[in-house]
Amino acid sequence: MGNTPPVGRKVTLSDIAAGCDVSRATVSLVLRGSPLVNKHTRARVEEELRRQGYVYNRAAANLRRRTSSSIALVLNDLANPFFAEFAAGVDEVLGDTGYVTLLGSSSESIERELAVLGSLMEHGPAGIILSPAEGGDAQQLLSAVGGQTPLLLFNREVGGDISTCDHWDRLFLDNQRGAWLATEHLISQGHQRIAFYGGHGSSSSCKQRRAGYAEAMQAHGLPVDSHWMVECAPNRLDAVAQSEHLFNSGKAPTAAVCYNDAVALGLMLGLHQRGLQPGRDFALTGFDDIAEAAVSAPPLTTLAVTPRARGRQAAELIMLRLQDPSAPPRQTIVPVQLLVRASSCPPHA
Amino acid sequence: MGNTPPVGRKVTLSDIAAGCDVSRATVSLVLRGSPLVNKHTRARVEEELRRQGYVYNRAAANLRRRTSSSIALVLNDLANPFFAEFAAGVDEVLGDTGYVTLLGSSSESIERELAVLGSLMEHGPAGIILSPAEGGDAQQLLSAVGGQTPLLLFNREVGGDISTCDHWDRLFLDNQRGAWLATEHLISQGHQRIAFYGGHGSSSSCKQRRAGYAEAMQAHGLPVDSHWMVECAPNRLDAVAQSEHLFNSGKAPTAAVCYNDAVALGLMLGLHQRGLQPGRDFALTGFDDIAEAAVSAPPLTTLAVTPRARGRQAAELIMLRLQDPSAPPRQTIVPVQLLVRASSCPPHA
DNA sequence: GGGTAAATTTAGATCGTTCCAATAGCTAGG
DNA sequence: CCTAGCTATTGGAACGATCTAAATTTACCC
Repeated sequence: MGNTPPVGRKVTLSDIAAGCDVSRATVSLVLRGSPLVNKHTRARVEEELRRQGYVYNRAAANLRRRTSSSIALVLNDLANPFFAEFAAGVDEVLGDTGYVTLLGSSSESIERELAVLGSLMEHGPAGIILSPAEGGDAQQLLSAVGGQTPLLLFNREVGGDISTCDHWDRLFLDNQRGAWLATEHLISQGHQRIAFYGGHGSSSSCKQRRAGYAEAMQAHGLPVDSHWMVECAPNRLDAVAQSEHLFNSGKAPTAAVCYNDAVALGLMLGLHQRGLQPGRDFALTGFDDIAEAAVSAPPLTTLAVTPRARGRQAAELIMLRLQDPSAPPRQTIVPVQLLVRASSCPPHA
Repeated sequence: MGNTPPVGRKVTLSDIAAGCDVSRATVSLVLRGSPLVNKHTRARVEEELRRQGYVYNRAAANLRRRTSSSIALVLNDLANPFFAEFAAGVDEVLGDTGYVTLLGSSSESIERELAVLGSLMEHGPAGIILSPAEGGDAQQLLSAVGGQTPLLLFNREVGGDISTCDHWDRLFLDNQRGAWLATEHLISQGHQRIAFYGGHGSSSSCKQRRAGYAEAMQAHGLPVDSHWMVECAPNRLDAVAQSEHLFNSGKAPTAAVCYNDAVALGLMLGLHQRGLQPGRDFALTGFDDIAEAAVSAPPLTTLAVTPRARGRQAAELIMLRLQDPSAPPRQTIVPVQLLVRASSCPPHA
């Protein structure tokens, strides 16, 4: 009874239509739950859909309707737990909204970022969530994504002439206040010689964190030795390698505000190598509250940024933008929360 | 000179064709680098492409050619660094091959997994890489993905009647040998009362790791107390909570092979709470070698599974499958490597 | 210049869906 | 009986690319 599904080819609307003797248009209406179709017809069609194992071809529908059902998510470092959590949050919300996530990872390489964006653009995403690689250029990015597709910039400002990208939405962490909180905390613990350790001075987030640090130091009339501003790549490995620079000058610091948790954990190792015990002989703070922060030795005082919630927020922001493409661009700065743990001890007597 | 790009609509082949007075077919040939077109024509067309800012519509091309340029990647826990690294590896290779990654995260929920798969299938991926949620059912999965799309099962076997899914490729870790290595190592350190801690007994990876553990114990004639097989969810939190069960029976173990690193780190906390110092009073091993393992206190002996390399491998396997859809299904079991660190101390005297 | 082969180009159908305008069937009102 | 106004249904043209087969131009040789 009934004819059989096609072989080696996907089942289409036409197959269903032929299978129950109605037009393609009617089947299409059924699929979209239109109230126009008769109850009995609907039942027959739905039965046939099931019988032939039909799967909707959203690409074809999108083509015809000139719509899109995907969002591109391009991250500078997916392997970083912070961004992994972020991605999970994004995907959670997008999935609920019926969108699908086109993933791209740039591994902090600008060429790759542009290549990935180019490739994703060919799939016509409705919007883009981008955490840019360091050192990217606004012009280049703009020409890669075009002026049509709404973009949400996450986590970092881009380099170059920003004025051409001022229609983009932005979602940033309150880096400055975060670093300020950490510095204030160390000062209230009694520290006076406090370093700012790690990060690349050229990146926007590093600049902001340094500004918060400087603000707190200045407010308390504490001097900042130039040797206390140490740069290193934002990962554990380089943080270990560069840690000696903290102690090269005459007046060694007794505490450090670190660029992020990875750097702080690296610095802990470096301290151990010098025979210093972090959390007793030296105080430090991180930034991000990655999972390891709570279980390191000692547990790391840090700033919680709840990346999964940020991911959800990013997805919601881009949804809002899709609903109202002409609304003025919005910049969101989310507060961060200081978590005090054992690593930020008072100065060693 | 030249007409202007269209407004509010994307530039299409026809726009280019009209712009330099050739047919759509010719422009299409230029785009695909066909040697058929004349040098001068090609130059003119390419100039026009640039001038109008054309972006290729891959969805339309895929529709016509009945091809696909995406791979679905569905993970049971994207926030887990292990899977994040894996995803980064997958995306690396797929990006290089011209495919785009459709991301889906099931958060270990079976309903969500099925929903996500359903939604992704509508976008017609060329293949699927799936790390299934625990407790899923082969039949249900099969009906969600259909029989057409090649699927690579990663990390876990699915539940239910597997015989219907024996055309799927598989990529698993050598869980059994990994746990065996860890157990052998602890035994060689002098331990005799060794527990197996964490994981859900029903999951395939847990079964395999337990088997490796049991094998080693048996080979050395060591008894396994039933109190030493403790279940807990594979995360830090539950691992802390359940750790007391290790010490409820008369003969407490002196060491534990843990289901994975998260569980091992949780157990460390639990030990501390009982006044035991891991790496001195109690030895333990993990599984995965997540980033924290190297910096925990003490550093964790564990089994390296190099998730990024696994991701690359998974992507390569699915590419092979696409090249030869009728090749016999292949099951790959990758070896794991024991990393000895300070947590696996000899028994405390 | 004619003829043939090679090099370029192209019209038109097609992929699987949705939209539009048109059509049919039906009831009710005059 | 005719018309108006519903309710359901439908054919055919899109969407933006590719493919096929055929048409056109160019090149070459005698």
